[in-house]
Amino acid sequence: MAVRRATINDVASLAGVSVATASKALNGRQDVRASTRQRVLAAAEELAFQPSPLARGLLSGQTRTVGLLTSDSAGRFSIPVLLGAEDAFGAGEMAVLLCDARGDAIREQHHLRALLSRRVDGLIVVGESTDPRPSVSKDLPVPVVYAYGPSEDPSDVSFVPDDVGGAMLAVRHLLALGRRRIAHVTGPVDYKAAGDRAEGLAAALGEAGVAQAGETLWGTWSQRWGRHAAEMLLTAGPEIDAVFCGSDQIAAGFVEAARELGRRVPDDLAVVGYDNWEVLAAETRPPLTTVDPSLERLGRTAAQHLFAAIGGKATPGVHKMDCKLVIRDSTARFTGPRSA
Amino acid sequence: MAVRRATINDVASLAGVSVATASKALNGRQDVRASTRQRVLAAAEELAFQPSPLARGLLSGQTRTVGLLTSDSAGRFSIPVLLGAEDAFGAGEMAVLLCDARGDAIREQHHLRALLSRRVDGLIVVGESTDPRPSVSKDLPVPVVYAYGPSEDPSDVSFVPDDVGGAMLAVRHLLALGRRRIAHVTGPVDYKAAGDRAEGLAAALGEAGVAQAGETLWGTWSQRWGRHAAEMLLTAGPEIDAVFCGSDQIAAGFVEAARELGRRVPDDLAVVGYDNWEVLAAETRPPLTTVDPSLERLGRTAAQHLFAAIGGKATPGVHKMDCKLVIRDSTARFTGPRSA
DNA sequence: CCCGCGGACTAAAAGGTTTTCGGAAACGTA
DNA sequence: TACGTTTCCGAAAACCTTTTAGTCCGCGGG
Repeated sequence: MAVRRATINDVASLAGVSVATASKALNGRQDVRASTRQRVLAAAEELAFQPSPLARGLLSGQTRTVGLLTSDSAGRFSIPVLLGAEDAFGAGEMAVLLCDARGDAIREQHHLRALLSRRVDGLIVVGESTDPRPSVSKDLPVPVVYAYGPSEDPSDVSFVPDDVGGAMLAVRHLLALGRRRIAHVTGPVDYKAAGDRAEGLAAALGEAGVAQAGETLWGTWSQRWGRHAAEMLLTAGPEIDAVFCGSDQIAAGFVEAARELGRRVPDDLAVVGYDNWEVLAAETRPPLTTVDPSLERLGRTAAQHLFAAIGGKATPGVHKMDCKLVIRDSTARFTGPRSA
Repeated sequence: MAVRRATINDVASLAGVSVATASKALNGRQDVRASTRQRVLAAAEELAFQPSPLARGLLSGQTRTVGLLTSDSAGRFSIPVLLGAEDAFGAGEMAVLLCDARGDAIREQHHLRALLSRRVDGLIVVGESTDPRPSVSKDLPVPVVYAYGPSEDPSDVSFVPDDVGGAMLAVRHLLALGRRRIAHVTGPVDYKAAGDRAEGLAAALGEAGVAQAGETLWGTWSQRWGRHAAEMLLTAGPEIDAVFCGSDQIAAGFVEAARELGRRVPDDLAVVGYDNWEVLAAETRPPLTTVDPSLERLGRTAAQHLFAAIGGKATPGVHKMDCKLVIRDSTARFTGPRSA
């Protein structure tokens, strides 16, 4: 292990030039004769020279590092965002310092301070839900972008999935398949995500002049609630030929219970989920058609904008990102009641 | 945003001392009069002084940063390990640079180089399975520990869950509940995790003098396979009163299919899973008894050992970490065939 | 009175890189 | 020869902190 690392001094003396010239040659600047540049490059190669980011950062005042602050311990949302950010930064040689506050405001403050004392160039804050969260950016010396969960302060930069639009995608799909009696089972009424998706449903139904089948059923984001809702809806509820679920967990529970109650999915009943959580959506019987909030793209975009903000050009406000519909086997054209 | 940050120079001149004295006062060293120290501390407070980690690192040659290199895009294993590492480092003011290679060796090399050029003090490599993976540590200037997936090179430091022991825990639990006809459904035969768990099963059965019910059924780590295996086993297979599944995914599929086939879990049939993947294990009907590989603890331990290795004291070899059994409702005392 | 000593403090160096500015050489022009 | 212009290279400063090697002063002992 660990022989001393080569410095630009070693490179310079091996090439027989000054460090200034070596630096210029390595950084591709003018004022260096081609032959000299060759010698320096060869020397650097031989010594496996890599410039120290500390010395470099000391000068420029930049660490080429951003902090990613999350509260989503399961990584459900922060991992895709991280991947997207890595994509965006990878080329630019940025690195991501990941901190998980585990939903604890104290811990978040602690991590925030630690990141700042490390002189990160910027910060990405990933929320655990799409509900606006307190801004963290007041008087911070670095730019911040919020991903998934927006900041309460509209002068911050936030990127959130367009849940209204995503829901419209799902419902238009159901309508296009000939479904007309569409129910809605979703999460807690005080979640913005649930509200937005219900709003999208209403909008899509409205533009087609179709009425929703029954009231929206608000519950929890769990499989358990999906099953429970299915039992209520399919035994005593309104006649339905499709259900739009507020999450894949709910949808997974719903299709399972629907099967047990003898409904054929998708023939008798089409089901759409939300989130495209692969482990769930692809493993149900049948696999779920669902709305994909494109979190990786969201992360990529957030990172690009953070990058721009570090460069000085911020674009404040809440940016809504398109979702996309992933069609699997839980939806199909309606063939009429009791067909086959 | 961003007024210029205070340096130790500003603090020193505000306090009316030299930078050397200021440094000593701030770092709690001797040779500073108490009254002087007070003045310096007050000045630092007033200017919100925070020492630059770059300048400090330049001197000490340490960045107080470790890299966490993973290939597990879903974060299933790396997230708990990350959390544990954060725990272990949090006190010591280390930070974690997270890189995801997405199973691509080229990308892994790229990230490795990037991390090294950033002068991380150490590296944690998280595997995507418990199968040994090629060592990355040859001629690296920093210590490396492997977590979850061990290195092929026994002179490296690796921390892996004790799958044999974990399986024994599960099977002893079934035996203690009075189950005697225990089947085993697990993942691909070429996965070390599957092999180890089967070995643990055999060991636990052996020590009780009980024979396994039927052959081990090797398949994939999917719910689909769990369902399929349940159908085979429960319609045409040997008489069984318990099944030990190689993963929670398999177990989830198994209990679902078992229910549909009219078996009562846990009364007629006890089911144990593996991994304690909460989203799955806690949401099945009934919730799964399962083996928890304590990944967070594993991450914490790995981080502690990395810390020690950075300090100079390495403890090479593969370290097996105990698992623990999480008992939920899918197992209960056997009440005899067709009771109730 | 001188010496030595210990306490409190400071000047300066070190760490690695980039950048600015000045200098030297080479060449062309008057 | 004197002078201006390029072209290429090097010396040194700057970034910020810690550490080393002093310096200065007062005081007690000889």
